[in-house]
Amino acid sequence: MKLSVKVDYACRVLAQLARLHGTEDLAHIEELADTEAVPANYLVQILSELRNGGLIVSRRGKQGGYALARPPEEITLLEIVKVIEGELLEITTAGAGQSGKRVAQVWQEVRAALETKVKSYTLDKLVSRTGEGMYYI
Amino acid sequence: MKLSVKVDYACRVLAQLARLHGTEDLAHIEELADTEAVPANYLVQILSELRNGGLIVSRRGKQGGYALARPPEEITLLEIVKVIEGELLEITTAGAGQSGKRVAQVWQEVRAALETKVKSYTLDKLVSRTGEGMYYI
DNA sequence: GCTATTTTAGGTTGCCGACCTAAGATAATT
DNA sequence: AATTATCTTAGGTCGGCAACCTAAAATAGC
Repeated sequence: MKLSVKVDYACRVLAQLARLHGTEDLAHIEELADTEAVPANYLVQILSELRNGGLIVSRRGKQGGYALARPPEEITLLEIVKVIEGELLEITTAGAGQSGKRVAQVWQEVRAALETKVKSYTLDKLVSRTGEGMYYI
Repeated sequence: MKLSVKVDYACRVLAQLARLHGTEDLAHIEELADTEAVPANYLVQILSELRNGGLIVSRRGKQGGYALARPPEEITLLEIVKVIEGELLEITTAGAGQSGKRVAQVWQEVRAALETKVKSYTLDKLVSRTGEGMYYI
């Protein structure tokens, strides 16, 4: 069970967009791809999905680009995962076998706890602390 | 991000072995495969990994079979996952890009919380409640 | 209207891992 | 020795992730 690269890319790019939030600037694909080390051609797909999911807005043509659709405090990690992957923790088997039902039930309890935790993180928490690119004078 | 079929199989089979714990009976592959609806040829591999991981013991030859290595209360879901898959939540990217470090840090906090939750479930909790195959007289 | 710039939409490829099958090797009991 | 079981390992298929590429649509500025 691993976190997909795609979700990681999405989180990084959204964090970057959160930094620009409040300004009038729109971020371009090339900029985002560069500063967050995401393949530009792949980023195109990710941004498209984020847009269809209602997390970001876009403008075409010259001086076009991307921006958050809502304030960073209102976008949770859970939303990002659901837009990109669908379910946070997908239980595949439909309770087959003698112990199937009970096992599935337990894992659904785990999922509930996991969703609560992931929902507690919002985009602003991804940019608040000092990270790389933060300079001390 | 989804729960693998393999882990689900392992949980079901171990739950079945937990039911037999305390008796002298050893479970055979065919029985386990049948009652838990797991492909027999695949189950062989899973049991082998569980054995190498120290969760079950086996005996070869006539009257051979499988049994839990420890009481059900001492085997957690987390152990099962780690034996079968390695890491419960694998963080792939090594913090690349400007926001990479912080994003990775957040997901590691999520993993810590998830591990605590998964560790709280033990094998006996998989057989305690009434499920399928439980008959009321 | 024309051009440059940017997003939008789709198709395609390479590749790896999950899942499963199969079959020979090994061990223990009778 | 024969039987019954586990052990090991070598494959084989399938789907999805990651990435790339091309053409189309929209918008700003001239």
